[in-house]
Amino acid sequence: MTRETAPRGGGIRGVAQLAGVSISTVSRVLNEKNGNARVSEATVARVRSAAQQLRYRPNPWARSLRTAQTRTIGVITFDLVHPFAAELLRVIAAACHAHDYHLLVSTAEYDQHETWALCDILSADRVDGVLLLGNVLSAQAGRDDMERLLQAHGQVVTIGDRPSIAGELSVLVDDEYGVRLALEHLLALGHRRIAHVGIGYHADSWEDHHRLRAYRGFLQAHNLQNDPALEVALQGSDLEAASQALRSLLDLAHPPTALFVNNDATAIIMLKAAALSGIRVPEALSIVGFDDIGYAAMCIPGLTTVHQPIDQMGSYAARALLEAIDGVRVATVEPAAHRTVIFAPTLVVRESSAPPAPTLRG
Amino acid sequence: MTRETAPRGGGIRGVAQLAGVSISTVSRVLNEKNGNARVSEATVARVRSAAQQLRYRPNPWARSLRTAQTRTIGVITFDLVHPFAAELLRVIAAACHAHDYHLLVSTAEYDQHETWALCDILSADRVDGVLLLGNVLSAQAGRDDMERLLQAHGQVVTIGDRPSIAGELSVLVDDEYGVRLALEHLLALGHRRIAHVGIGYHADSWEDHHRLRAYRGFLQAHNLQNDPALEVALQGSDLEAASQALRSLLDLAHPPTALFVNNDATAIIMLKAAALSGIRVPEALSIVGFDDIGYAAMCIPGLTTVHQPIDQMGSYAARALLEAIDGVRVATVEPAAHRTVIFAPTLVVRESSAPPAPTLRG
DNA sequence: CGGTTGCTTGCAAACGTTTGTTCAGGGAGG
DNA sequence: CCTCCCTGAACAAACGTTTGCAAGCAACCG
Repeated sequence: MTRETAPRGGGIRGVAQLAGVSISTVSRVLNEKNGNARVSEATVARVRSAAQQLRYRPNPWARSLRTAQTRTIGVITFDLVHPFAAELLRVIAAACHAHDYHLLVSTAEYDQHETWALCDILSADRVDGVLLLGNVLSAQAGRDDMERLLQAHGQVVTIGDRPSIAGELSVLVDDEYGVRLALEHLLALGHRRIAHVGIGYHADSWEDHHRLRAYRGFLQAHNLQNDPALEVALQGSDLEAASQALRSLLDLAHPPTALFVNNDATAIIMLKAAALSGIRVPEALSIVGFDDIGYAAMCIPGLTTVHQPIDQMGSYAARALLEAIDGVRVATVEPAAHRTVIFAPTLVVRESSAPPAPTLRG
Repeated sequence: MTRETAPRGGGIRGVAQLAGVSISTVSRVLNEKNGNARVSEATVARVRSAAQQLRYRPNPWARSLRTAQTRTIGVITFDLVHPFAAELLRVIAAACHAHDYHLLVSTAEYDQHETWALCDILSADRVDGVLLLGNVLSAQAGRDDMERLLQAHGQVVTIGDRPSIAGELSVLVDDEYGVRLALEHLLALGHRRIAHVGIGYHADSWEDHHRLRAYRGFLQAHNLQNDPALEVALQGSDLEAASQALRSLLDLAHPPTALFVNNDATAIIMLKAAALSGIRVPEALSIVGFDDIGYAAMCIPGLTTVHQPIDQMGSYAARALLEAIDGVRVATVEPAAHRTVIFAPTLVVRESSAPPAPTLRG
């Protein structure tokens, strides 16, 4: 019966009412970074107290609707389980969390079409920026998609894929240098027949292509024969495919004494395949990987591999994206046409590589 | 000068204008599931065409603001890199994608406080439901937090943690049964001194506690002595901690002939530690793990372990959450007080377990 | 003492949807 | 021919913010 004035406001309104000020004042108090607000000390205190008392949290949708910014970035990864992606994701999550950003994650499962479809969906959900992880975008195609994506969101960063093609920032490891490190190591140990094991079951992996090319280039530069029989591509990610590939190599008239495997996940499977076939690593066969994922150190034998500075790459990419997002709000900065940042890998020597066994056939 | 009628609407307005109808009609056409709309065929066609022509995408913030639903669920995981979490995340992502839901992901990094803090943040960002992955919530504490969380969002599901404590749905593996499978296997092989290796560096892991208790219970039930010296907890996730733990066990007067390791990630490190110490597995020492993560099959030797049906658990949890979200909109269903769903694990025998070596001391 | 300045605060208009209610028109039945 | 009902579509009110603009008010200077 004695219903006082207005009942109670839902969100900011309630705070305003309790503090005895208007909602615009509340908004100002809560948004203006501490200090430079154009509102008196006393009011600030009153509003703060009211907000705290009511446990007020601004409605993010209303805010986004008004300001056209979510504090969210979208991440599209080629895989969630692959340690390379997962480790990257971890440092990205940390960086975003530190800057009070949210992470909208989706997986493309190695499908390039899916990647672009997901970009489209993300585009509709208007994130502040997009982070693309993975070796699934092909270089030649997808340029239009990338341009469309850049149009839709201000900011796009790719990690571990291919160089920038349309103004997006691209963070890469120096594949060529990494391959050189691996092959020089094997060369120094005395290996002369070194096979290249890659991935055949994911079309359009730029990484795969590029590392193979670097391998060929290295052999050529060192006057070693470029034997096509030494280049194999796995037809699946399972043990069966690995065993088959291994057998095809070792059944050669001149079998390789060492394997350079494109990526650690595959290298570890090859290790297992070798063990099952009774091939002793590194005594009978050396294996060198690429990536240095966590399990590379836990293998038996420990995997000699090319270390990617995953943490640095991820943190750089995330920070660059966040800064670009904030920057673009201050002074519409136009992106340089092509931007690619390349990190140098290092070689980690463990137990899976050794000098070749003295050849028996002379 | 001859500026026609109104200039152009931003979103739905533009479509309405192009189709020559009002915005409410456009909204009806685009929202009403195909068929039962209360709008004529001709209008539907016109609107559809206009929307397509303009590549119209409804603004999700405006929609959420109005309807108080985002099509987003929040996932808080204890770790992003741990294969158990990552594999779970993959199937969750697949389920959500299939239902057109988005995934907001954050990591608590094994910190229980952080978990609840993240829930709070998510709570402010009003997701439609929350999925908690991991072994980081403690049983006794956190009940208030859980209730608060349930209050804030309608729906909460936890996976792989502890039984439901406040009405949330909890999806678990039957730890006790899993432990029994592992220990019965070792018992059948002839082992009598079986150590338990757990995690000591994450406080309040319910999983850790519970599996240890199951281990003790099993030994007791089988009239085996419950030697505290056989219960070790790793002080870190690195090789050093594992080696130290292994040494402490093998230096015992009556060393164990088998290790039951709480979780595969740790088991794999123990395997490595054994290899570095020159202990042959399984000849000199059997090791059995728990989880059956992907790398368990790729280890050398392959890890005998208790298989958790991760895919089934994740997919069940995700689907249950999504259905609960949709259901709650149809007919405010009150949740049963305690809800816990338990999946049965299975034993996967690989190469890391074998009969104990004939004892030399008689 | 009046005008100007500077500081605080309130008003109201967006932002782009969804949805209850109203309205116009047309066909059928009395 | 009038009335009633039914269908299809428009009107307008929310949803909870942010923010440009204006207004109140005191003090200060001339």
